[in-house]
Amino acid sequence: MTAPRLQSWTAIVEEVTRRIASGDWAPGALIPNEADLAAEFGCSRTTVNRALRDLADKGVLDRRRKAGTRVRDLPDSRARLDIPIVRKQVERRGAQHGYHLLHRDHSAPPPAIAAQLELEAGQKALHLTSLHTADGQPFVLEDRWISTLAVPDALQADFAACNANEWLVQNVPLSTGEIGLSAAPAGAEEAEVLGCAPGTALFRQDRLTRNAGMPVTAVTMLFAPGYRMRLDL
Amino acid sequence: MTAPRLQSWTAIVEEVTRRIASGDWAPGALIPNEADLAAEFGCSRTTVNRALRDLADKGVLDRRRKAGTRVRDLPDSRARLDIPIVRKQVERRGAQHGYHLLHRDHSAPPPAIAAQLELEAGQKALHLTSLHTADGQPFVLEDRWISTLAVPDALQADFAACNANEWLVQNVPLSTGEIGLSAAPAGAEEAEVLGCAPGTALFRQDRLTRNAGMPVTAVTMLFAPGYRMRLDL
DNA sequence: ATTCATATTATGTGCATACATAAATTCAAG
DNA sequence: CTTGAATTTATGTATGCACATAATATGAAT
Repeated sequence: MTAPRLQSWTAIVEEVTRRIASGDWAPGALIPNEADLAAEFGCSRTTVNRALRDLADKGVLDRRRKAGTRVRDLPDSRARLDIPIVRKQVERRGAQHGYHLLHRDHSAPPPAIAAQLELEAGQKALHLTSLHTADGQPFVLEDRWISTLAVPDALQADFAACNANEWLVQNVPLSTGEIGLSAAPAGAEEAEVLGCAPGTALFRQDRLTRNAGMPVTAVTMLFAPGYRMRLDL
Repeated sequence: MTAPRLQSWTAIVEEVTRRIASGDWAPGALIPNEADLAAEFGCSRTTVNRALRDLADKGVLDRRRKAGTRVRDLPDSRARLDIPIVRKQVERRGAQHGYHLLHRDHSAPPPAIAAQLELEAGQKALHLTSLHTADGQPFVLEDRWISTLAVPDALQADFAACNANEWLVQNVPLSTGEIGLSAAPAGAEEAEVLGCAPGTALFRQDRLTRNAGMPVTAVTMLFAPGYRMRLDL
């Protein structure tokens, strides 16, 4: 029996995946090197390389020069999390997105925020509080501080008309940052705005965004009760 | 002035990123095609392709055959979420991991779970409730149903000694699935086990795992108060 | 036995080339 | 004007080759 030729990198991904799933290649085991696999599959090493690189990206394989490629032992569950702008999230649910600026000032943020934005004591930042709605119902409450050092233009922007979420994505492209996901009880004011009882368990998302290493904005988003973030493994 | 030659795909990623960040290439705009960029950078199209593919993976660019490559307009924030097994999560915090099986039975799950596991009415599944601790403190409460259709071996496994989380990762390699993240109030029993007041806002993770399309296990994990899932953009 | 330089090896990357494929565009037929 | 077939074009992928690089393995010198 001659093995069927596998000459597309996706076919190789599938075959390797199959061998691992079937236990043929056990967790932790070393697999043949690229040259040997290329010979076995009847394709070039480039193609094998592409496939194995893809599986390493997915966290299925561990690769090290000279040491070779092995099946990961206790692979993490790895998922890609795409967080669209709020408007898209609402529209994806088939609802009409609404936006209301609740509060705007230019003041010194609390110490924790100042530290995140790397501001000197007493230095001011732009503070925006706003509510996004889905078909008129509260969807998420956004409490945002924007560093006017990083984005001086923000002081001129009309955030009553254009929400900060989208303004920043368009005006400060390609930012990096950190996200924290947690659960928090609704405070009195938050409960009022979101239309729930104080103390209700809310899904909370904290985000610090940087552009070229410089902190741009720190946001806390409190989602209305029932919100669920869904993702595929 | 001659442009410096960029002959590594990472250098090209950086240059393209710079051009977008600087506004040189605006969101939504079409960028030059691969052949032209290759000529400009003094490298082969293969190298440009590799770089642009990488940026498309990251969600920075949109590429379509014939239509060309454009800068994404309202790019989602994209993060890679790695969820290690619970033991690793605890150990990463520098704490000692503990595991206690609280409950085990083989019974018919509630309808919602039965539907997820694609079980016929009345069909039984393995039900495990367990607590993971960090330095003796409650860390996460796990409520898990395992489909014995998909994993008959699970009935023989000793889940008092080996936690189901790791047993499954090792015995059912390469599974896919869906995760839901939400906030939930602690119920009476849950509060008792986790050592918090009933109604406390808890971070909740629901997971359905499949292997080769077949539902394997459905878990709900309730994290002790203060848990925060952190991820990088 | 220990240390350090050297050889070996598997992956990482780049190039030139060729052909495949999706999709926009063009253009002819009705 | 509409429909649909043919053309064009930008990306997608495969190949053979070459060299770079990291890390292990080897072996000589102390």
